[in-house]
Order: sequence, then C-alpha cells, then structure tokens
Amino acid sequence: MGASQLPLDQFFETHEPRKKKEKPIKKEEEIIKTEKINDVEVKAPLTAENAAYLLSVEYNGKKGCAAARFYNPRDHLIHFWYDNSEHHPYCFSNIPIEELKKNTKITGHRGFLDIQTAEKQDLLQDRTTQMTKIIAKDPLSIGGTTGAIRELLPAAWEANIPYHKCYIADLELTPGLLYEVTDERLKNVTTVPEKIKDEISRLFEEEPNEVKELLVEGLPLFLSPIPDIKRAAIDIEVISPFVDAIPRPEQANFPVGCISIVASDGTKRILLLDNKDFERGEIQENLEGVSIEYFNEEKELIREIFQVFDEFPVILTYNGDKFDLLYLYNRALNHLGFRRDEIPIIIRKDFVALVRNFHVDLYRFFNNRAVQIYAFSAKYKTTDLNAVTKALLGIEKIKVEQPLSKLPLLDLASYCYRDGEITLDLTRYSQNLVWKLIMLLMRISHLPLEDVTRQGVSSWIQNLFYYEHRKKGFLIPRPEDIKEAKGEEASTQAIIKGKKYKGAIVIDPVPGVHFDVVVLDFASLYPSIIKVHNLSYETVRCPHEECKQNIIPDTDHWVCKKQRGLAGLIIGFLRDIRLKWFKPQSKNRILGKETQELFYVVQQALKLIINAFYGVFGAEHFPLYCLPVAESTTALGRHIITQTIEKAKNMGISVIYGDTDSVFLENPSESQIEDLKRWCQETLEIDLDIDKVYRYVALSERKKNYLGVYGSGSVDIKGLTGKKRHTPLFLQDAFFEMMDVLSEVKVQDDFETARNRIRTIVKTCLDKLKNLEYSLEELAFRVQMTRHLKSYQKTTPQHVKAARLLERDVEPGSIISFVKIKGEPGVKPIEIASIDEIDTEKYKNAVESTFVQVLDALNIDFGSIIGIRRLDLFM
DNA sequence: GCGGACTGCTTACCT
DNA sequence: ACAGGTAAGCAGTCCGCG
Repeated sequence: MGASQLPLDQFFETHEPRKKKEKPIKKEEEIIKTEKINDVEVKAPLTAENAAYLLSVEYNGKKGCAAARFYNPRDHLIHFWYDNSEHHPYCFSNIPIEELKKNTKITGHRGFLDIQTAEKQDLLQDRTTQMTKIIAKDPLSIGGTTGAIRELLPAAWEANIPYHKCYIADLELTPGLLYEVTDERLKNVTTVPEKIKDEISRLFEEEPNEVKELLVEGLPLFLSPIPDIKRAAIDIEVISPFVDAIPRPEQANFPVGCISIVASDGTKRILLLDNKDFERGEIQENLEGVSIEYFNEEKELIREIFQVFDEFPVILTYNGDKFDLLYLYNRALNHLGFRRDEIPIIIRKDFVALVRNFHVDLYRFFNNRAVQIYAFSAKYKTTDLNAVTKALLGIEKIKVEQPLSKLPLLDLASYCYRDGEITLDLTRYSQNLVWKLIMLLMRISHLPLEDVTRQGVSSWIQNLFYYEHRKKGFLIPRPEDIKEAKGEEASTQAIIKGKKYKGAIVIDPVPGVHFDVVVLDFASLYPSIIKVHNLSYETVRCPHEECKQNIIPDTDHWVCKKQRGLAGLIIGFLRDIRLKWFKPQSKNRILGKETQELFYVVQQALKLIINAFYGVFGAEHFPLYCLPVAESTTALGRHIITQTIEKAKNMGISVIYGDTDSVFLENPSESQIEDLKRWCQETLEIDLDIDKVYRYVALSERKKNYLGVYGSGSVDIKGLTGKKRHTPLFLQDAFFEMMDVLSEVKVQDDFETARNRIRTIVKTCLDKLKNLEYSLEELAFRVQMTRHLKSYQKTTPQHVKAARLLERDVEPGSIISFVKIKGEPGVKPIEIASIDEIDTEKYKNAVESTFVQVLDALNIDFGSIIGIRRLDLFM
C-alpha cells in the first residue's frame, strides 16, 4: 500500500534539499539506538520483525537532535530512536538571501548553521514566493531565548512552531502508526486490507485528485490496528494533619501514605506507609486479590513507585500533572533527599512528564470541552473523577464519612485502590474505547501522545493544518498576515454584547402542544457549509478581482472560485469519509464486532475534529484565526435554514420551531418530507435528514426550551429549569414526576387526567415544603464556582456569598451547595444552615417558575392548578 | 428612603 | 482556552416621588 513507500527521499528533494551524504554514514548502533528502560541499553533495531508504534517526538538537548519514542508491542518497552537525517530547526525570512548573508548578527549567531533559498506557495496572495530559509543548530536559537534568530529578523515565518511538531511534519510522521527502519530511514509499515481500501476508494472515485491524495494518506490512520498499550494507573494519598485543606503539591509537606497501582496486565498493588499512629482497620471487600505492601520508611515507598514507573510504558493518572506526580517529585527532591537523577519525573512547562516513558493525565483529556461534548455528549457535567466515572462507567469513588487523614490504614488503601482502578477503567471500558479514541486523535492530528491528551482542539487542528501546509510546500501565514489580507472588520453585528459577529438564528416557537412532530436537521451543517462553499482563510476575501462578485449572503465577503481552499478540502474529506463509510459501517453486523467497534471509534474521533473546525476560525488565539471565515459560515447557516423554512411554508407545512440547523414540522406527510429533503439537496447542496419523531412536543414562547415525547414514551427535555443541575433535588424530583405523567399522554384528551395528576404533584411538593419535610440536601441549590473566590469583584452572586461564609479555600470548579434562608444574608451553605431558617416563600417561587415553564406550554395556569386560595393559605 | 425599571453579571443550557 | 444565542435569577444603579 502507498504508505509503505513513504516518499521521504522524494520529499526531501522537492521541499527539503539536503546535502548529499557528505557525512560518513553512521554505524548502525548509532543510527538505531534503542534503549531498554532501566538504563540498560540494548540493540534492538526497529526491523520488519520488530516494528514499533511511534508515540512521540521531542527535542533531545543532550544529543542535539530529535528523539522519537516507540512502543514495541512484543516486549512492551519504549524504544528510542534519534534523528539521522540531519534535520535542523529553521524559520523563513522574506529578505533576499544575498542581503541576509550580509547580516552578521544572523550569520554570526552562535546557533546559525546555514542559509538557503526556498520556494513557497503563498496562499493568501495566491502566488509563489521566494523565501530565505535560516537553519539553526538548535530550536532555542530560532526562538525562545533572548537574541534568538527570529528576534533579529524584522519578520519571521514558521518560527513559532515547537521543534518536535516541525520534525513530525517535515518527515511526514504519524504518531500512533507502526514503523520500522529500512535503509536507515523510518518507514511506516502500516498496511490496510486491500478489500476495504478498494471499497472506500470507489466511494471517492468522483472526487478530485487532492481528495484522493488525502484518502491515501488517511486510510492507514483510520484502518490500522490500534495497540492496546500496557499501562498502569496510579493514585497517591497524602497523610495530612489538616482536615479540610488539600495538601499543596508545591510544598509537599506531608508524607505520602498510600499509592495504588492498577495495570492493564493484571497488576494490582497497594503501597502503604506503615504508620504506627494509625489504626489498621479491616481489609475491605474491593481489595481481594490485591497485593498490599507495607513500608516502614516513606523513602522506600517512593523508591518503589519510581521503580514501578519503569515497568510500564504508560502511566495513567487523574490530575497527575497538578497533583500526584508533582507531589511525588517535590516530596522526593525536597523532603526525602533524592537526587534529581534518581527521580524519573520531569517537570515541564505545561505538564509533568516521565523520563523514559509516558504520563497521560486523563483529567486533562476529559476536561477538554470538545471531548466532553462531542465524544461523550456532555454525559458528565463536571470533570472530577467521580462525576466522569459515574457517567461513563456507572462506578463511583468510595464515599468516606471522615477526612481521609483520619481513616484507618486499610480504609485509606481501599479508597486509594478504587481511584486507581477506575482511572484505569476509564481507558478500558467498552473495549478500550477511550484509549482507541486517544490513539486515533493522535494519528489524525499528528500530535504526540503527551500533547494530544493535554491540548485542546485548536491545537489538534492547528497541527493538522500545519502538517498539510508543510507537505504541500505552502508557507504558513503569520496571524498578522491573515489579518492584513482580510481586514479586521466584521460585516455583521452580534446579538450578544461583546461577541464579534452574528451567529445562528433561533426561530420563535409556536406555543402550545403539537402532535406528530418531525424534526429534520442538516447533517453537520457548518462543516458542510465550509466544504460546499469552499470557505478557508485563503479563499474568503481572496485576492482575485473576478471572485468579488461571489458574495456570501448577508455579508460583504466573497469567496474564491479559482482555488480549492485547504479548510474545505480537509474538513470535506473528513466529513465525507465519516458519513460515507465509518458511520454506516459501524452498524454493519457482517464486519464482526471488532471491526464495528473500531469503526465506531473512528467516526467518533472524526466527529470530534469536524465539529470543532468552524469554532477555531472564530477563536482569536487560533493562529489561523480568520473572522470572515467564521462569519461567512454562520451567515450561510442562517441563509440555509431561512430558505428551508420559507420553502416548507410554501409547501404548506407548518414549521413550529427551529434552532441553528433544525426545523420542527407539525404533522408533515411523508411526501412533503421527501420533497423538502430533495429541494435542500438540489438547491442548497446540503443534506437534510430526519433527526427525530415526537408523539407530541410542548412549546412555550421560550426559545431553547421544550419538551418532546417520543412514540416510545421516553421524554426529551431541553433547557427546562427542572433539568438543570443547580436546581434543588426536591424540585428536580417533582419535575421528573411530572415528566412521567406527561410521557403517558397519547392524545389531547389525556391532558385532562394529566392535569389532575400534576396538580397532586405540585400540591404535595408545596405541602412538604411548608411543613419543612425536606432535608437541607434536598433543598440545596448546587452552583458551580467557575473562578477563584476573590475574583468576584463586580457582583456577589449567591453561591459566592455562601462560599464566603464557609471561611475556607474553595477551588475553582467546585460546587457550592446552599439554601435560601430568612433574613440576612439570604443564603447559607448547607454545612452551617439549619432547617428552621429556610425561607419557604423563596422556594415556593422556585417551584412555581419551574413548573410554569411546562404548564405554559400546556396552556395551564399555575394558579388554577393549585387553587388561588391555596396560594394565599401558603403565604 | 424606597420601589420599580433598567442594565450587567453569572451560570447553565442549546445548536 | 473552538463559536454565538437564550433563559433565569440576582446584584447593582438610576430615577422619580411634591
């Protein structure tokens, strides 16, 4: 297959002219130096029989070159490979080479190596341009130190790309794929089953060559087997005398009392500091089959865990970057007298790494908003370990009644073990779904393992773009180049104050109950728009006079008719291969469970990237930020939904609601649906699909707020207060009781009985409230503190008021549980409130407004439901 | 001095 | 550290009120 003849040499000839073998060929040992972990170096070349998966590239300062790390699935070890292609860091200047050669500051720079001319394609101007390539001995000489080469130039291109990413792009490497070394070169040896390759290729027969090239490049990423890399989760507990304060990893003042190690090879260990002041307690149920090892000295315990780090190619933690590994490092170095070289941990700028293998902090991965929303449909709302495992695995952390530092040793061990176990399981459940997802995202973004799990979607997409630029010989524009070429003015005005441009539209709902509602939506609307309308930073407001007539509706922007835009090309390909192959085939039983599962994860990974594409063009910190692209995308989106609604109305269909990319149709006939779909396909070139069919939908006049009941009786609740996570539990419960009632409604007449049952629910709820039969926990509003307590300067929201009454540190992200009380200050955290302080009047209002949202839609008056007299009585 | 109208801040949600 | 749009509740401000 194509990828097995990776055109490295060809690449170097066209884009990377290299001095022809002036240097003596290195001896094999030097070229293929692999290291067995534990510092025992062995020669284990990456041969065809010994091929290994590329996991990362980094710059090795000692050796002065790029170092790649591979996972060998046979010995489960990490192997190192050092660059032998004489690749060096570089950047570009637009100053002619002769002139630059005279600049002695540059040619005399201590890191200066060479200077060359380079022909590059300038996409913004749509022309080729002569650039001067300045090559340096080390990355810091290009940038990152004072007086670096990029600072000596009036303007430098491609000077801000971290060297390891640069190396990956230039050698066209794909982390996550299988490599061997032949003829002293890294060679991708991934193979794709011929049959599948042929079938997919057929689907792309009509596509232009550029797309076919992407296909050849892309298929191995999606189809090659994903290694189930041996990995261990670790979790540490610190014995602190302070009950409420979480130990500070920077200080690491208290001993590490317990460490759990739970690994994919079946390893189950607990390392315990045998503290004689502590009660031992009894062995817990979940510790069966776990090896519990006692240490008299903390130093020995730490030494043991450092040893363990070397036994596994990948160490998993949950928040290890900010806590566990940082704590271990500082504890070992500053309190236990370890030498730096005895600690296998490196504190890097943005994360904590391991010297010889990999540290994956799952907290950072699950905290990624795109992962949370697109991969896991926002099943977890907060990203603490408990919330995530509860949502994904159905398992929770062990609940403890007393502070951790007061627990008997074996209870602590049990608690710690569970944390390790669920951390590992997060990567293992559903046939390693999360692990496979990570590996696929690595391949698609071409980012190393440690980067892809920590960086956001903008960085994934940035790297994917840069990779394609380098591969095609396109000059990567600087942010200011894009700004200058496109202007900074938006041509639309946002509805929300402080936003940069206008977004989607939401159709005013037609209030009331509507039976037999069909919801149609445009499949990945924004990605489709970007593809179909050729939107990209270089094509929107392109330099050609003749394209200026090609206006995007509702804006002053135009789009290129001459060149295919890179964004549209890439996203179009990713979208098409997902829709045409992976999504349908993931449901194809004939392929067998394993393949189906792989395809499911692939389409999930693609969805993640695809959905984020539009957003990054509107994000100022994205290096290819281009407001006109984002603005054109939403403008076309508005145009498309508006046209569709117009058409539907002309066809006599009643459109009762719509939001961004969806239209709610009341009781349309099948032929009407078909006609509308065909019209969209033919006129707008975007596919309109049936998303869901409701038995009935209840709409109020509020947007983004509705209730739909499916034929099966299950209820879809959108935006209603009763479902929001800060709503007190007693109210959520009453609300869901009402939902149960509504799910049984089949025809209009059923609302009569429903109404009576709802009346009972509301009355019971209000009665229990009046008699204070609810607990403080049930009455608590649970609101997240998104920032540090002191940062609330402008106003003091209630949850902040409550948090301040706690008189302790409250970490950003934590949930404050508070109740509303009579008199000042109006709220109290449940920790210090008592039931007789409750302000029932305020709660009554909350009950009313929650129910009113639904009753409004059913055209039922809240007063009538509980009876006006009751309301008076209540007060 | 106080309440209503208004704006702004904050959170949680929708697409 | 991907976007904008909407709802709700409260905090804070301004204005009128002989």
